[in-house]
Amino acid sequence: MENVISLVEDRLKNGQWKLTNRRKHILTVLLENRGKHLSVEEVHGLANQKAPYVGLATVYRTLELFLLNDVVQSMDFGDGRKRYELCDPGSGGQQHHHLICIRCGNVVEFSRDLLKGLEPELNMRYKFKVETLQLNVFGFCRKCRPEKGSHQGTV
Amino acid sequence: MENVISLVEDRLKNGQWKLTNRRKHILTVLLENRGKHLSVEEVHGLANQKAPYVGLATVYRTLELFLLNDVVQSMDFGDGRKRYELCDPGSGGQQHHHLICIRCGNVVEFSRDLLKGLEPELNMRYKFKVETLQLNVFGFCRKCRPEKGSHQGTV
DNA sequence: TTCAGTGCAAATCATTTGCATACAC
DNA sequence: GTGTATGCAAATGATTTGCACTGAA
Repeated sequence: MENVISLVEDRLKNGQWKLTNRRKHILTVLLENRGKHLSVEEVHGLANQKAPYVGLATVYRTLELFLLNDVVQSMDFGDGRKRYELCDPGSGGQQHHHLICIRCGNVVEFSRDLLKGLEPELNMRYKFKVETLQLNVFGFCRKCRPEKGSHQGTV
Repeated sequence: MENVISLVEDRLKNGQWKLTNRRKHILTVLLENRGKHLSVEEVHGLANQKAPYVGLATVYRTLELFLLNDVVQSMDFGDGRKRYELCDPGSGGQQHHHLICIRCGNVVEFSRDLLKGLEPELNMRYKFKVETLQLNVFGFCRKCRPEKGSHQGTV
C-alpha cells in the first residue's frame, strides 16, 4: 500500500509533477476501492468523507494527471461519464476489459489474454501498431442471462 | 438506394413510427456518406446543405430512433461526441470495429470476424451472453506507424 | 522565493426537454 | 381530425477554465 504511493510518487516526479496532499488523498481513495470503476463524482464524494477537502475541479485534474502517467486507466460504459480505475502496479496501460450487464448493470472484468491474438493480427493484416485497446461488451451476466430454451427480450 | 429507404420505412413502421420527410432527408445524408463516422453536428450540417431545413434537436432524435431500429450503429472515439454510421442492410447490430490513428486521426474499420472466437469464449468462461460489442483500437495507422527499428514517441 | 497546485465560480459543450405549431395517415 | 414530429429556446449535466490564493521544494 505504502509502496504503491511511493511508486506513484516516483512516476510523477519523473515528469516534474508533485505528489501533493490532495493527490495522495485521491490516490488513497483509489487504493481503497480497487476493482471499482469510479466516476469523478464518486471519487469526489469518497475523498470528502475525510479531511482534507478536495474540490471537484481538482479531482478532475488529478485523475487526468494519473491517466497521463499510467496510474489509472479510464473507461466509458456509455452512461455519459468517464470512469477511472487503478492500474495494476508495475505495468502501464490497459490491463483488462469489461463485461457490462445490460439488465443489472454489474461490471465484470475479463483478462486481456483473451485478446492476445488480436494485436499481431491487426499488425499483420492492417499494418496497424496498437497502443491502447478499449473493449466494452454489453450483454447479460451469469445471473441475468436468459434461460436456455426460453425467450426473453432485451431490456 | 431507393430500396434501402423503403427497407428502413418498413422497419420503422413495424414499431408505429413514420418515415417523415425530415427522417428521409437524414437517411439520405447517411446513405451519401457511407463509411464515414458522422457526429450529430456533422449530420446536421450536411443535411442542411439542401432543403428542407432540419433542426438540430430533430437530428438528435432521429439518429437515436435509427439506432433503436438498427438502421445505424453508434460509436464513441473518445472525443466527447457520439458518432453514427449506417448499418449494412439486411443485418442488425454491430458490423465492425475501428482502428483509430492517434497521429492523423484516420479511422479504419476492421471486420467483426477477427473477434469471432471471443463470444463463445466469454459465454463459456464467464457465462456471459453477449449482445453488443464495442471495440476501439487506438494506435498508429499504416502511414503513421513508427519505422521498424527506429524510435518514435507517442503523440 | 517561485512556480505548480487548488478552490471557486463562471464558462463550455454536447445533449435533452418543454411547449406551441406543423404534418402524416 | 388526431396523435406524432418538429423547431425553437431554455434546461441539464459533465467537464473545463480563469483567476486569485495556497503550498511544496
